[in-house]
Amino acid sequence: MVANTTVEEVLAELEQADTLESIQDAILKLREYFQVENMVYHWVDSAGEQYGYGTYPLEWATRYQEQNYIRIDPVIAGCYKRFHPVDWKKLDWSSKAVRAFQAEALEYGIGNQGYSIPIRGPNGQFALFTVNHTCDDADWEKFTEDNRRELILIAHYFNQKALEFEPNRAPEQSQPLSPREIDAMTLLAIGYSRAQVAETLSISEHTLRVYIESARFKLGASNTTHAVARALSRGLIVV
Amino acid sequence: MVANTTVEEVLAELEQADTLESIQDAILKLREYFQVENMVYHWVDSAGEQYGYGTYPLEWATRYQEQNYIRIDPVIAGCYKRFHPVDWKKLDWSSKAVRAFQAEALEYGIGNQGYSIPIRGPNGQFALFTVNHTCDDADWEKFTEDNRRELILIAHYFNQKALEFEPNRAPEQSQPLSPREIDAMTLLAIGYSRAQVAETLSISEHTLRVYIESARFKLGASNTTHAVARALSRGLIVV
DNA sequence: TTCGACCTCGCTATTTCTGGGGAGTTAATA
DNA sequence: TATTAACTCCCCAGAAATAGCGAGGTCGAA
Repeated sequence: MVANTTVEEVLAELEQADTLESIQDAILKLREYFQVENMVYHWVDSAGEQYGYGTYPLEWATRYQEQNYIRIDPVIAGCYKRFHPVDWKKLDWSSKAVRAFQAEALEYGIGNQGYSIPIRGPNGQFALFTVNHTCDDADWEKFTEDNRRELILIAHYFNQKALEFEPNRAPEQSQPLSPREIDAMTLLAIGYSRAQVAETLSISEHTLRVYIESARFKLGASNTTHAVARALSRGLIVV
Repeated sequence: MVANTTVEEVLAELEQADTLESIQDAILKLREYFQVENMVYHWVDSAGEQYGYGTYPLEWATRYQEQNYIRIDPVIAGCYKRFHPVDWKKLDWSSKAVRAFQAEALEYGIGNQGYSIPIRGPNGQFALFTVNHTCDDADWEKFTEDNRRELILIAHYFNQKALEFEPNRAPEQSQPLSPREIDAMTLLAIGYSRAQVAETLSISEHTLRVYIESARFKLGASNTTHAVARALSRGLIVV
């Protein structure tokens, strides 16, 4: 046992912190506290930029980037589809490419066990907090059961920090859509054609077009598809 | 003080629960534990269906629905744009309609203080866990500071349950898109025209069209906009 | 090895969408 | 009260998307 440092203390510290290094710092302290091999915080901001902090070996991080492993990493894929913390064992490792990736990760010193907590924001932000270790299944299950709650909380705190540091948030904020614009975007997003939307909303197709256009301008979109995509990722409409 | 029931116990109970009533049940116990007037869990599933559980007076819930207050409720609006727990005081109550809404809510027995925790899922699911009380600002601040962590955890547990009960998840699962289809959908989602996408991917526009078509079929979409919207809300592409 | 899934390219005709205009009413806000 | 924002309607020409059909090569998995 280590730990004159408790989770509480680290979180309190993190809350006050005002530099990016503080995230890295907190990760190191928490890793020590939890006695795991790796602890990583990964964040995708609303502009699609990625940031990673944590204890993965530099060589692995480089390799990962070079090979664009984010495309095949089942942790990313799995967490993107999921809502809740997930044990790596429950992910889909069946394909050949994925197993090769897994083998390579092991070589680079990534543990055989992992637990990742996905959290997502209103503008497409996506964060992943991962703990990673080498041990057998039983020990790992005990570890995750015992610490799940703390890990969820830690993930939240990291996110709070990351959001503070996100540079391009204000510029991405767009004017809100008017009710009619929201109606139009929503119906388009569920597959209605212009004619159908106009009929559904009981307005002329000409009028509808005005809404689509103004929504497009508000969203800075270059066409209808783009506008709907933006409205969706900014949480202005829900489908 | 009440509480031979602790948060831990309620959460453990909730974890085992297998009926919707269990959510309501847990809310009542937690309200007692935290000694607040209202506690509400509100959930929007991936099909846009809404569910609410909690202790708001029935008259208020009815009134809220009848008036379609969800459209002006600043708690909804604010949490939709936010990432993190938010105190109601920090929301935008400036517009006239909103202040009228607020006054009415007070009349119906909704406390003057509130704290809401938004959480969102990969398919547009959105959940809100709210505690609500009548007291002065200082007391409320102390309450939220003291209990924030527990409240975040509780929100997570409610979500876990809610997701289990979500009916229309499996059918919405679609075949995965091929790499080229993902490329195409992604570029379309960021506003490229067909010609631009084809050029970016260095393929003919004819070929591109095949990808878009096959993606459309896989996604069960009736047009490109629909396909991109579905790909987005299913987390198959990221923008 | 065979099957399926993926990637690539081609054609034609029809329907739909986009990008410019303009104009009048109502409702809320400053 | 003046102004702003939202809602509604109209025209037109050119650009883009859709719905059919076809073909051939590669690569991984059963």
